[in-house]
Amino acid sequence: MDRTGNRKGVTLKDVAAAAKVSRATAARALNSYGYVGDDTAVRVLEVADSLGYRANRVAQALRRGKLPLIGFLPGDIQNPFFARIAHDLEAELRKHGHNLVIASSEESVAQERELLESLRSLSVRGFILAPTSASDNQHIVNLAKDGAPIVLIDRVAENVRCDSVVVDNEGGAREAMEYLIANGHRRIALLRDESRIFTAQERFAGYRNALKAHGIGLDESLVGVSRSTVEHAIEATIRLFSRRDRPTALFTVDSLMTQGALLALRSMGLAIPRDVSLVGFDDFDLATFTDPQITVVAQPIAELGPRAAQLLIERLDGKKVAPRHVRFPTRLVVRGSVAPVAKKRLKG
Amino acid sequence: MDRTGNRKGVTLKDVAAAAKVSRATAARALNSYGYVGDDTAVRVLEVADSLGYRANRVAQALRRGKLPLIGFLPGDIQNPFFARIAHDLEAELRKHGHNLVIASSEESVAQERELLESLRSLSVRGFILAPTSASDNQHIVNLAKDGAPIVLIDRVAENVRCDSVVVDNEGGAREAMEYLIANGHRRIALLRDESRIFTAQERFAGYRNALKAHGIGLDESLVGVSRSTVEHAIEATIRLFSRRDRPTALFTVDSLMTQGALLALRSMGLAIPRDVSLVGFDDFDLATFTDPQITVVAQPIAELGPRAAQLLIERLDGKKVAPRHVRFPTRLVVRGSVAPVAKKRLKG
DNA sequence: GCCTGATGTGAGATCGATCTCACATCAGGA
DNA sequence: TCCTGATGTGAGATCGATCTCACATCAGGC
Repeated sequence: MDRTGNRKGVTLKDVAAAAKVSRATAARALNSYGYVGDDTAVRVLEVADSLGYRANRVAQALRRGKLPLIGFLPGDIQNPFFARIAHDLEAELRKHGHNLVIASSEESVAQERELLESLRSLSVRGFILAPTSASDNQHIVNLAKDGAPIVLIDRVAENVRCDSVVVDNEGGAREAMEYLIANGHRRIALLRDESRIFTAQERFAGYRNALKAHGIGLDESLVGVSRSTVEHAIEATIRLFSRRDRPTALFTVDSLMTQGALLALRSMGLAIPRDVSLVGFDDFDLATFTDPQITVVAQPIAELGPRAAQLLIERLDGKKVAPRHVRFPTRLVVRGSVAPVAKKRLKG
Repeated sequence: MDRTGNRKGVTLKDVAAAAKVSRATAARALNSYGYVGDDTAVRVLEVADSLGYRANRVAQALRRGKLPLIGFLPGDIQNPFFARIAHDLEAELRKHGHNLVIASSEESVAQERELLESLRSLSVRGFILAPTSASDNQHIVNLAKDGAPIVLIDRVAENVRCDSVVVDNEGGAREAMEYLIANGHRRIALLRDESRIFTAQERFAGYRNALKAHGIGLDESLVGVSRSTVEHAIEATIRLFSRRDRPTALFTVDSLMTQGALLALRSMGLAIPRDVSLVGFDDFDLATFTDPQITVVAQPIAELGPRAAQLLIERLDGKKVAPRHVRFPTRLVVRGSVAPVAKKRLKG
């Protein structure tokens, strides 16, 4: 009653029998190792081919200890940033015979922990992950201690000894802020995601450092926290700008938030950049379509995935070196969403 | 020399030994089946817990024949449409203890075939795929014949007996066209992806049928073909509109193309809807941000993934019924990107 | 007191590929 | 001719979990 999908039958044993050799010899012929007579080898290969034999990767994995799988745990696969990385990772890893198992942590530490456990028991060969918390990560520390190959991407986790690929979040954010400040802005709002997230911390640091460098006090009420989705960002933006002395500028920490901010500001009847100047972290396709076009801090996103894949592959190949930490620079792409602050609002 | 990542040691044998029972008894206690003494069961559970035992899913899979993995082959994971579906599938399947292996066919039949083979030898339990070709699909037919659980999503493949979840592409496209025609448009361009893709065929059919119903001849030169990326769509749009008697309206078959068209039209200095009216298939976040807001054919995207997952789970649970074909209706969301055609351009 | 069936438990087989080891066979050197 | 090493091949173990079967033990019914 359970012959559902078992027509996949051809095993090494079948091939061996049909070629009238032992399983050992068949295996030798198929994987070309050890001694095998030429005639025998050819015969086995022919038989295997005619029978449509394909090695069972699960059995191989049991023997070898690992499946040719790599686990990818992005914060959210729906974020175009991670979708792009997933795509690049998959393409790159495929070249090396690995498949990608994607499991989104949805920015929950508990879920991340659970998924990691689950993938571990699946014997995946390595992990590429964007830790949902920079500090609450004993599970990642343990994973690394157990020798699992890990590459952190987009975000770093404290105390975890492993390779990482990130961008210069602090510098990028600072550059964006410098630009706003140079345009006379003082009341600059920040829309960021939860503070346990590494990038949120670094970008917030850039925000703070830029303010400090210019002697501008940090006003906590100008910092909005939101989940990284368009919907949440809309609400958060409305909250930030529903006050009398509203900010003259807004810096958003990722493209989904930027889009949410865009929608929120328009719904509030605030024009960009006349009423509010805007700079977003992470570029997006329609940034050049909007009117005005949106000024952003662009990340070299096309390089992140491939580099992470490469680092992981090297580890899988046994490379033993100290953890490598790759940090790509960002680039401020000035478009039209920032205007000098209206003079009348400057005090003093 | 190979003790890289093998600290994962605790096996059933270890637990059994520590609890002073046989592997069989330990297994019974852990999986609660058969007869096990109460004391024994408790002891085994405690020991397993203290040792941090976690069943090796690969070994289980070898025994059972299948890994708790589902293969998902979208046309392109970077397309927000598929990214959303991937997210929903993953969340749904996780509830049933399955992980999702994502392998993007990148709209290549050869790659699709290869990935399918690769996932097959991985003994994944089922497949959810968006066939890259409606007709060139012997590999999928074979897969289905071999009894592999398959659910087609977004696209159907000819001659494949399996469940499917799609939307009413013809109807949606026709409705969009009817709307454009009702606004006086006659020279309506279509930007679609390659014709082997099921949705392209159906949406093209809707385009054709609407024209026919209104006695408007099909002008092949108004049909642009492009890969489904913003970049390719930009080029294709420019080609479509770089002619003297340019179309008065454009219908794009997916959101990436709509965005590409938006960028292309703006770069050509064509205003929407003054110079060109636009309707896109598939809604997107910024459709309400642009000025004017973009009229689209919305798909019930939130329902696609969960439904597909549900159908697949039922199959995995052994449900034996004829293939079920779910088709969701679409909805024309009228916003501001369509205007009545300028009178002067009407002839007669 | 003997038999039957319920209850517990363990030995060993199994899934499929791979690897170790032992055993052939054969050629060439001493 | 005998020995040695290169060459081929197969039997069986192994990876870890699970399942079948056989074997205990014990209670209650006759």
